Amino acid sequence: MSGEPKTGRGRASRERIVERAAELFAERGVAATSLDEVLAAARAGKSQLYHYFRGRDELVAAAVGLRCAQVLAGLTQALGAVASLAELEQALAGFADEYEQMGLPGCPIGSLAAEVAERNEDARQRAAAAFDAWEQLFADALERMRERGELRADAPSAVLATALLASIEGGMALSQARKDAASLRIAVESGLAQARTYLN
Amino acid sequence: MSGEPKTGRGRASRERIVERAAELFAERGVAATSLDEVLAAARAGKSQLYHYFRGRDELVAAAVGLRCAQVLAGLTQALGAVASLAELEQALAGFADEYEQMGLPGCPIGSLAAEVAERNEDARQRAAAAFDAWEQLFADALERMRERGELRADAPSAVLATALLASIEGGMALSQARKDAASLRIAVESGLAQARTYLN
DNA sequence: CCACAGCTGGACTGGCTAGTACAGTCCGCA
DNA sequence: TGCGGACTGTACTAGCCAGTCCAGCTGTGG
Repeated sequence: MSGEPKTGRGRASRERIVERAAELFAERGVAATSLDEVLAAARAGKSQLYHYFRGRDELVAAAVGLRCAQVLAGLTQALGAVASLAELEQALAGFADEYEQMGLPGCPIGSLAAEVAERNEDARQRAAAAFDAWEQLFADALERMRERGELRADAPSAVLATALLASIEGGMALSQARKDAASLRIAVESGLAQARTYLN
Repeated sequence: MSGEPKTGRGRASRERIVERAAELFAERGVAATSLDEVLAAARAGKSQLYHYFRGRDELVAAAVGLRCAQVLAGLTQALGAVASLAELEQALAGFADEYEQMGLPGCPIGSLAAEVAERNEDARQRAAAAFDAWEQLFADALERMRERGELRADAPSAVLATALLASIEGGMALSQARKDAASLRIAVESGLAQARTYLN
C-alpha cells in the first residue's frame, strides 16, 4: 500500500521510476505508455512499482507532479525576475523559440492536464496547481511593473495574468495542431498587447 | 481495404459506426475507447468495421472529421451572421454558458486535436482544418464589423481572429483543469478587449 | 429464381496489459 | 554471525485489445 521508501536505496528506486514515467508520459502520452515500458526504462521490476505505488493511477499522479515541478522550475527561472514589459517580452519570445525548436509539441503541462483531467482527480489537481503557480509568476511580474510605475495603478494584474496564460496555452494548442509556430506567436503578442493597454 | 459503401444499407452501417465512434471518442477520449465498445454501441460486428476502414486509425480520422463538422455546424450557426461587437459578445457569452453547463469538458475540437496530433496525421489535419474554419468565422465576423464601420479600417481581422481563438482555446484548457469557468470567461473577455482596441 | 457482389455475425488468434504471488537478496544492527 | 524488515526479480494470471477469417445472409439485375 503505497509505502514511502525508508532507505536511500528505496528512495533512489522510487525516484528512478517516477522520473522515467514523467519522461515517457510527457513524450508519448499517459494512455499510450505502459507500466512495463516505464519499468524497463527505469530498470525496475513490477514488485518495486507496487511496493511504492498502489497502482497505475498513483504513479501517474506522482509523475504529473514531478513534471509540473520541473516545468515550473524552468518558468520560475525565466520569469521570476521579470520587472519590465521589455523583459516580459523577451522571456516570452525565448519561450516561443524554445517551444518551436522542440518541434511544436503540446504544452508540457497542458497536454498532461487535458489527458488526465477527467480520469485521475489527484493528477488533475497537481496540473491545476501548476497552472495556478504559472499564472502567479505572471501576476507577480505584472505587479512588479506596476510598482515600478511602468503600469498604471489600476492594472488588474491577476486578470491580465489569467488572460496571458490562456493566450499562451491556446496558442500552443493551435500551433501543435497546425504544426506552425505562427499561432503561438500571435497569441503571445495579443496577450502582451492586452498588458500594454495599462502602460503608463 | 477501406471500401466506400456501395449500397444504402452499407452506407447506413458505416455512418452508424462513425457516429458512435465520434460520440465515444469525444466523451471518453480516443485512447480510452476500444473498437469493441464502438461496435457494441453501433450494433455492428468487426467485419463491418474492417469492411469500411483499413484499421483503427482510419476510423479515428473519420470520427474526428465528423465531430469537427458537427461542431463547426454549431459554430457557424452561432457566428455566421454576427456583424457587430455586441452580437459577437453575445455569441461568445452563450458559448461560455453552454460550455459551463456541459460540466467544463475540454474543447470539443481541441481535446481531440491534442490527443491525435502526434499519432494520426490524417486526423490531425482534419482538426487543424476545423481550427482554420473556426478562425475564419471570427475573421469574417470582424470583417463585417469593419465594413459596417464599427471597426477601424486598419483592424487586422485575421490576426485578431487567431488571438481570439487562442484565448478561447486556452481558456477552455484552464477551465477544464481547474474545474472553474472563470478562466474561460476572463480569456474570452480579453480576446474581445483586443478587438475593441480597433473600435471606431 | 438464380447468380453474385455487397454486406454481416461472430468465433478466433496472438500479443499486450495491469496487477499478484512468492521466493528470494540486501543490509543495518545486535 | 544471524535476525528481520526493506527491497527486488520474475513467473504467472486473467482479461482486453486490434485485427483475421470464413461461413452465411441480403437484395438486386438478369
